[in-house]
Amino acid sequence: MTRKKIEIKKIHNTAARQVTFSKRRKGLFKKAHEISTLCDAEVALLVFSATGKLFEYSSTSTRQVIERRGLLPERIDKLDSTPSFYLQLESATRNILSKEVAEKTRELRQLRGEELEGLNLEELKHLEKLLKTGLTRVTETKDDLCLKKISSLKRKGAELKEENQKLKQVSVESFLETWLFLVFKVENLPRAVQEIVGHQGQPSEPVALVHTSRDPRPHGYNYSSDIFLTLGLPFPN
Amino acid sequence: MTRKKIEIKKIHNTAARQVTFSKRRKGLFKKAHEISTLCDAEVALLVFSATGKLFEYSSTSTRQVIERRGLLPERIDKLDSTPSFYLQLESATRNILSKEVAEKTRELRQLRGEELEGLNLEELKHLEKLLKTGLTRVTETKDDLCLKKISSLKRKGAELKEENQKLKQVSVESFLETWLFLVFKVENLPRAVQEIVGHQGQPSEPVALVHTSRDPRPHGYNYSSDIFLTLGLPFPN
DNA sequence: AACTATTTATAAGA
DNA sequence: TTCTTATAAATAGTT
Repeated sequence: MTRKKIEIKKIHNTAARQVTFSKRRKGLFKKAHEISTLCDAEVALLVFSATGKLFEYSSTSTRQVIERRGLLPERIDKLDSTPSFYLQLESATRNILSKEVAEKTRELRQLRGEELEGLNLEELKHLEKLLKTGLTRVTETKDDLCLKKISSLKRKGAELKEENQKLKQVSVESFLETWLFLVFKVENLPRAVQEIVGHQGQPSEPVALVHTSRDPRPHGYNYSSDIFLTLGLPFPN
Repeated sequence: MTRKKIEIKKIHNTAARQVTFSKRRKGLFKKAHEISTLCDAEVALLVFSATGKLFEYSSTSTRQVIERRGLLPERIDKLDSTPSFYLQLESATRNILSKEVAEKTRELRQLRGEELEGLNLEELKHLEKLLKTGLTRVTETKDDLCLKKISSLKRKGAELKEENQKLKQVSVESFLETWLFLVFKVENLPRAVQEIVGHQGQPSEPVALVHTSRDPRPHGYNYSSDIFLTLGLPFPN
């Protein structure tokens, strides 16, 4: 908002971003304080920098919080401690966590190859080794996954193909079997069925000799002695 | 801050205070949003008006974190009890921080090539790329530092060598100068010194004729006419 | 809600 | 980080 109008979007230059962050944070805190004073408002403002550091403003002083808390002791009773102890605990926890975040953020940035200025040769070597190890593992895992995917896809393809074949076969066979069960001796059927079939004289000769596992008759069985239904459709193959 | 400069203290006129609150709240939220966007910061801003109404701003991720934790609804329920507001705030802060620590820890482990099981191919590729970039940068920085150190050491070595030479030269010269000041005429000394010197008879001939800038006698000066201390040590060179 | 004279905030440059 | 400074943005008082 000055030498030049800027667009409100992430500043990519790290140094410039930090400078802006620092300036604007100051301005924001000032405004927060002003509105709380001018308008008698309570304000709590938490700002985490991109590096994970916490900055906070709160219009009410710690002392005031303690005092007010004395008026509403509901939660403090459970803690079996003084309010200030509780506050200190909160604050300590927060500080520890905050430091942890900052530390981890720094580590992450260094692993990404940023913020390396302060490191000595030993530290850089260590970092390099970590990265190499990590890279090897990640690459291995990735390649494994890749290969697994490929072979899994191949297998699936093969299975599908096979299944397709089977399905084709099965449909032919079941078609045949369905019909081949109609190859029977009339004398084995109950009379009622014989009437339905309506036997009249000798059957015609079979157009083909077809065997399936469900056709118990041996190869070379004399079909001409059976009552025989000839199939109207040509057999595949 | 316009028609007139105002003092930052509570505005007593209620209507004016409310107008100002409204205007400044808008401004404050805008600034909060801007810093979060420009600087990639997480911002949580809670404002209670004097009448106890809550207005809040959260940069997206913080809002998500709070909402995920179910903290937001709870907080809204208890808005009129101010101390609870602070407790909630503390607790929200802690939760945000713990969440962040957990997240960053996971990222770090993955960069080290651990805990990769859940990742899909895309994520692994991304990780690999990050690591490669990081590795390149770290290696570059390390090699730069290495080269710098080598040349710096070389330079220092050369400087030391040169200094050594100079020191050798200087020590020889100062040695000579120190001793050459003992070349003197007894007649120029006070009697007491003459007694200390304990002059007895003629001095031996000088073993060498040595001139320094501090020996004012011309080359070819007849040392045999001086009282002369011969040096027991051989001259270098 | 709008207007606008001023103050304030701040981007860019040292 | 801090200072400077030109300019953009915020806003106090007014309508």
